Amino acid sequence: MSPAKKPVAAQKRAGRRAPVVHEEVYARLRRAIIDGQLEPGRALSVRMLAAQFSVSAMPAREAIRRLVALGALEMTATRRIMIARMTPDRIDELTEARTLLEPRLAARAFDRTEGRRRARAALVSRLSAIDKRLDEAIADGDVAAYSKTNSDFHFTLYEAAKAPVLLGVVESLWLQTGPFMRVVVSRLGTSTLVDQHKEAIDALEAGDREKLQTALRLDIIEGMQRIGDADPR
Amino acid sequence: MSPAKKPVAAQKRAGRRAPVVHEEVYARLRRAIIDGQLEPGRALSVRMLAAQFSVSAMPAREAIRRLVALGALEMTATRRIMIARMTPDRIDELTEARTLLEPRLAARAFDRTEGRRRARAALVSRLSAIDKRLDEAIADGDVAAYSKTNSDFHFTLYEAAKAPVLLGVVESLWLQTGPFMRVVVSRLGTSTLVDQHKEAIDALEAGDREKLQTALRLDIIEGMQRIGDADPR
DNA sequence: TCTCTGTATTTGTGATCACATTCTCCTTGC
DNA sequence: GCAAGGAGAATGTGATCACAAATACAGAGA
Repeated sequence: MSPAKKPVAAQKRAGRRAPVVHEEVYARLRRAIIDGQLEPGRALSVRMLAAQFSVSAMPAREAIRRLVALGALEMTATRRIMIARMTPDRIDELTEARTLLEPRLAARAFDRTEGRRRARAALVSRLSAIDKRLDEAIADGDVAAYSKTNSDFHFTLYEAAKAPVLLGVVESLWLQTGPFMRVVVSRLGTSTLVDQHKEAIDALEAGDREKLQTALRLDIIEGMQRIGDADPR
Repeated sequence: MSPAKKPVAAQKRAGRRAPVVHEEVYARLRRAIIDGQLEPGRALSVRMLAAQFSVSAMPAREAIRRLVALGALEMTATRRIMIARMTPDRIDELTEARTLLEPRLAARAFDRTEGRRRARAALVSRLSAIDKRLDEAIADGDVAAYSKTNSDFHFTLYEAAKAPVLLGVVESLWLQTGPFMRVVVSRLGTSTLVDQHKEAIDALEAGDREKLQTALRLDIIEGMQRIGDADPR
């Protein structure tokens, strides 16, 4: 009746779990989707994905299953798999969900560093560095770099909130918007992009919680509006 | 160059897709979790689930994979599967996400029936019928019936919003709270339950959008508080 | 040039086996 | 009594095959 006895073997490898193929496949595919490397409607298949990643069919199946569950991939009535397509209604729903949740995640990151000058400054510094890269990507007209760096900025902020449940939900929302951001940006070019992130960084530095949330809300609305205007299918 | 030519075979079976085993397994397991039939920490395994549902291992694997992706099931460091456990932080996050999203879903259901007297009345009528069953469950002290009827009430309202993306997110939140509601209710008994749904029905009937959202917010907060107070692991 | 049609290919799904790891439980030794 | 250890069972994962359904494609016919 010893309390909470852990198995010996499990203790040895505490924390570090053996690499699992299907998780690696999932991570790479997820990244590609969030960064907008796969355009909406693009067809996927178990065997093609397996071949592309040099793995067998099983890990590919599992990765696809997860992404379908999260709404990133879509299954047609005849069970074919594709990157989810957009509709005006979907834009509207994703905008609402994102504007409700993401500012709250930012506020939590704010609260967690409240009163801890060092931690707050470190976060600001990291965000500033990313934002600088973002400016460069815009200046260079590098669409791929822009998408990737943009998601880096947001998730660096959100991860600082240490709120895994909310983060998981927001991740699924990004998995659903990622493909369109890329299409829209590459269609309009980076020249039309306005960097809304400086406001957020300023607010965080100045200790203005409300302004931080507002900055994110505007950033999201502006981005989603671009999707709506460009009318990507 | 005929526009959007659909395959013939697919047209024949338009809408109705052949039953797939793993979806059936998923639906049943999902229902059991949302209704709180499986307590937190309860262990699951591919083979056990397969045997219980009289299917082979593959469909069980796929169903489990989906539910892990949605946060309903948890994988330990040694890759064992269980119903997700609760922590104070998780309660806090789930409360925040639910209070942000669910009232908005209710508001959307409200808006969709705005000006359509017939549709609004039909929704009120359906909700009232469910609420009546809820009262009976409380009076009878029937915990299982209470859990199931309660989720029926909420999702009947939410589905009327016709917002699949938001509904999907909220479903994943219910998949994460379901197991605890049941534990808490069965621990405290139904006698302590206050039915907050009448306010919501009244608001819907009276055309008071704000009151509808507030009623739901209170219902969620009250329910989640009960989980926090009971401190279920 | 377009439509139909039959064939070949591709697809998701289910089933089953192998394997390394982890868990369970009972024996052994003190 | 009780901790240590080892044998056996159970588990998630990966690999591979079979199969029905869906798709792609090429050729025939008008």
